[in-house]
Amino acid sequence: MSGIECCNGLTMAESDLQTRARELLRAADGRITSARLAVLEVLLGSAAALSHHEIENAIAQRGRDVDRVTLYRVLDWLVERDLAHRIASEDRIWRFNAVDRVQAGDHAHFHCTRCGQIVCLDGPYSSAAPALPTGYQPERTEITIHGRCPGCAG
Amino acid sequence: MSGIECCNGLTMAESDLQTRARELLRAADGRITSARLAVLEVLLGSAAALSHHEIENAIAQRGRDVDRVTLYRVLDWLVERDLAHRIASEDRIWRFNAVDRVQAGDHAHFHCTRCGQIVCLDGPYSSAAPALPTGYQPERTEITIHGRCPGCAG
DNA sequence: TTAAAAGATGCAATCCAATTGCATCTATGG
DNA sequence: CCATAGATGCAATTGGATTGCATCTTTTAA
Repeated sequence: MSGIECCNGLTMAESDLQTRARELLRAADGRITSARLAVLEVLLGSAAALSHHEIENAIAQRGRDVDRVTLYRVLDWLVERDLAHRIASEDRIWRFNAVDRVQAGDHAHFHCTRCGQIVCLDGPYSSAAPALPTGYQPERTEITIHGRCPGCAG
Repeated sequence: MSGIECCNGLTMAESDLQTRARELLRAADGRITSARLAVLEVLLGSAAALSHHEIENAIAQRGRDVDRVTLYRVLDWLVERDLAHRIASEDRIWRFNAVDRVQAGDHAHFHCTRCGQIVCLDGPYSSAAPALPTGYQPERTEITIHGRCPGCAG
């Protein structure tokens, strides 16, 4: 959380997020609604993938309010348009992050086994998985590294 | 589904599963109950990881009956004792398979994007994931290969 | 062989993320 | 400014998983 106070009471960072979110939505060929702006701003402002509840709270903190169902639908829409990325994890909760600078294609994930946080790892990777039995046709490979994030490593 | 009819009306394969399941339970230092036997037999008889419902159905087909909650608890118990392996997937459903010949440690999974089936892949693997940002401590790496299984590849 | 106790089971109720139906509202093109 | 395709809010529902508690069963020891 950083940024310099700006004319409208928001930090520079927040103002930038608004602008960026609006740009992305405009380019996505769909209606620019307050719910979509709010959600996308939150996602753009977070390095970690966020759960539905975390997004809801972040929006509430900004003094805005989005219905739970709408949030789900906005997230679906963003994922459909490749503006967001949906991650499944072992706790059966979907997490989302903005597909901004994060590469749209294959990328690995880091999952903190203590706080549950999930972040996308930049850069390419390769894997030497065991040979597939006859008849299996691979399409994509998913890699998740489990461990401790910097905050939980101590 | 194969096997030769045996004296007790079960196929040889089923009889073998019963014996093997009983052995494993005995070695696990816990009570040998009919629910545990039934569940472990089913898991031992399947190459693919099975969902809760699939296990329930398989048990029912054998003319036995296990309460839903008991099934969950038996599965937890088997996982705790390293007799079974629990797999999370994108459909938010737990799947289980017996840890018999399947290596207990790290191994990759294959997920069929059409039928949803998940199987454990034998053998070791290595991955060249992107370098972790400073402060991240890796513990284990999980690899899932998504694609088509032999039955769905056509 | 049997009784006590440690542990497993069944049932009902509950939790919680996610989804669906439907009436209402609104962003956008004309 | 209007019409409307599309988005939203609310209530109800789904479905996998979990919890509390009374009852039953496996085991151990007498």
